[in-house]
Amino acid sequence: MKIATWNVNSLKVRLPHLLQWVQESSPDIIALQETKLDDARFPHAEIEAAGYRSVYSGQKTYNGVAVLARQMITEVITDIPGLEDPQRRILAVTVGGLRVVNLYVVNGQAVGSEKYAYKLDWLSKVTAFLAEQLKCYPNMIVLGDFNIAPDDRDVHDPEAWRGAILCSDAERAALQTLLKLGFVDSFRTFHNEAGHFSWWDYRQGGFRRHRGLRIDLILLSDALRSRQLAATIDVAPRRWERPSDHTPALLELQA
DNA sequence: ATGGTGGGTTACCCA
Repeated sequence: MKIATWNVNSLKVRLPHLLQWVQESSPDIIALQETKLDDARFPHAEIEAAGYRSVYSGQKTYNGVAVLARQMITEVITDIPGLEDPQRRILAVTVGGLRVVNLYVVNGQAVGSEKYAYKLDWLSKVTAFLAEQLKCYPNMIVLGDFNIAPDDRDVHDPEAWRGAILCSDAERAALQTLLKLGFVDSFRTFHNEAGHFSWWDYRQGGFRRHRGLRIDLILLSDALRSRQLAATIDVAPRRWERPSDHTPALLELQA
């Protein structure tokens, strides 16, 4: 069973990329972020034609998350209980006996900014929500664009990024608090070395110069750890014409 | 130190 996450940075622009990629990679479940589409404009027909059911929580211009799956999708949650938030950043679903929580974590703009405070608050509320979900659903996958590079191995130039947004101590501590609920960063089960990235800034030829971060993660609950078979990042779509600034991350689970 | 690019919309936007 293959599970993937991809921040497509506009599904309107990236629908051909998505269809191409699912045809080549045939994931069973794929979580999308930054669809930037109203639900009424979600291309469910094209996606269904490709063999996938879809659920989505979108908005115009910003944010927007979706989950596509070959199997039936049930028990959909689009909001964190107790958090009043128009920004469409979370989608929790059940597919094939797995609880799948798709996150588009707040970017935070700059350390110390209002958006940074919102990011840390949002993360603490998501963490509380996940703690509750784990009680009902031990087989859980939390994946998406975390907008946090977990440690220095996930950063092309750790010294240049030290303390900066996506890398600050408070963001990394918030991720560790979430992981301590009982999750593992699946990529690190298979790869220990530095230099694997999932996002490269469009500016200054970030991709060409290998200046990236690994901020797109697939976390597995402890109950699923023994089922991990492989975790990879597929860099190829970042080389395609008019790419997203993110590329897909994948996990293969024993069925 | 600045600004670079690419989504979106026409905004002292957001990444």
